[in-house]
Amino acid sequence: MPDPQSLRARKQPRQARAELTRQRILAAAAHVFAEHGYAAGTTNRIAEQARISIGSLYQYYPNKDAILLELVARHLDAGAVSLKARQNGDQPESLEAIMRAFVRAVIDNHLDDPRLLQVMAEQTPRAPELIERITRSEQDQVDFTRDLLARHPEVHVTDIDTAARLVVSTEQLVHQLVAAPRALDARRLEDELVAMLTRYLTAAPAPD
Amino acid sequence: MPDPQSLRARKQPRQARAELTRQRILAAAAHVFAEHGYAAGTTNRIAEQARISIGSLYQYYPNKDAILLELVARHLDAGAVSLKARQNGDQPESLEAIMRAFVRAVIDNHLDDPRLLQVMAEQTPRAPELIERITRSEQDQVDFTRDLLARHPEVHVTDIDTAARLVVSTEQLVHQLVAAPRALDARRLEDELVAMLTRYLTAAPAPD
DNA sequence: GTCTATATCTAGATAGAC
DNA sequence: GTCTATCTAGATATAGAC
Repeated sequence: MPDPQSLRARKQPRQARAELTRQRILAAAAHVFAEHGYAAGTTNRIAEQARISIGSLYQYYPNKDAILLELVARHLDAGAVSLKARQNGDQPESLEAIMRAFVRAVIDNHLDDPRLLQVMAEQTPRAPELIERITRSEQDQVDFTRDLLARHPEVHVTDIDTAARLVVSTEQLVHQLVAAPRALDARRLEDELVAMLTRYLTAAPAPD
Repeated sequence: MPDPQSLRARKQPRQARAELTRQRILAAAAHVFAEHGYAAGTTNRIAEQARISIGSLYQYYPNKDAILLELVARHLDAGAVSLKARQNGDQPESLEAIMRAFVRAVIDNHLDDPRLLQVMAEQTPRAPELIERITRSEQDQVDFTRDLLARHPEVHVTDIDTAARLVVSTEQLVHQLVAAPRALDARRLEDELVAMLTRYLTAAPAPD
């Protein structure tokens, strides 16, 4: 009759090792997708990069898209965390400060690995699961931003719903401009984006 | 000895027919790519949609990417034409009018077939030829915009180069927001975008 | 649990009849 | 010039030894 303690002891290391392998696969996939793009980012290459066999890879992920989905989910989660971090500070901040925090968070989240982000955003076939995940994340951001704009005293804009979507979609700009062949300087991009958003949102309403 | 007239007469119809077939293929490809995406937009499907055989298709285009490249080139040309059209009016216009013309041209160029545009921009593997073509077109626009901003008396912006790139990259926003599952109303998008750009570019410089 | 070897599948592209 | 039939390549995914 086996000692339960030893069972637990043996199980822990196994799961820890497995988790480590998953991380290795994800890291390898991130590298391979960034380097070769989606189509040429084959499972064989990923396995090779992770220094495991193709057979082992399929022990951890059922298929190629599952790997990519997890990479996307990670990115979205990272973005959501930045969002939530801002949600805490309830003291009244200037709109410019809020926009700067937003823009900076987005830029930081992209500077990490622009090429991977580009592949994820631009070359990945839109599987329903993926669309669902992205849409939900985006809707969260739009809702949050809409509320923020609605409440903030400095905001003067005619169409607040459209404005919220515009602000959120700024992420696309960052995305494109950071991953560009001759990428913009991150600091300049931040300053100009903040200026654009702030002036847009706070412009005095036209007199009639 | 054959009559030159008849030769010319026979050649003309042949070329006209061939040109027509090329158009059929392009139209079919546009439809198929928009419907199925890049990867699932197979040459077989394109041929089927064009009501010709796969063998015939390869008489007109050497490979799948050549077809796509031509579709992209068409889109870029359409954009360039709008740009040039604006270039003619030399009389001083308000910046808002200029921005509105720009935004409207971009939106129009996207409303045509948003889903095809989305596929072209987001799912197409970046072949070197394609990158070259796109980069050149974009650089043209940035240069043109930079000059325009530099000359226009209403413009007050700290970093004019970054501003020009920001303005041009607005196209990405349109692209995304028009092709979105729940697309924004084109008119509202236009108004808000114009407001954003105009306020950004014309804001009074901060006093120091 | 990891590997090698391989089956399967499908797309792009071509050959050759007509 | 158009077609059908087919080849080739390569990627995903699996089988089965160890």
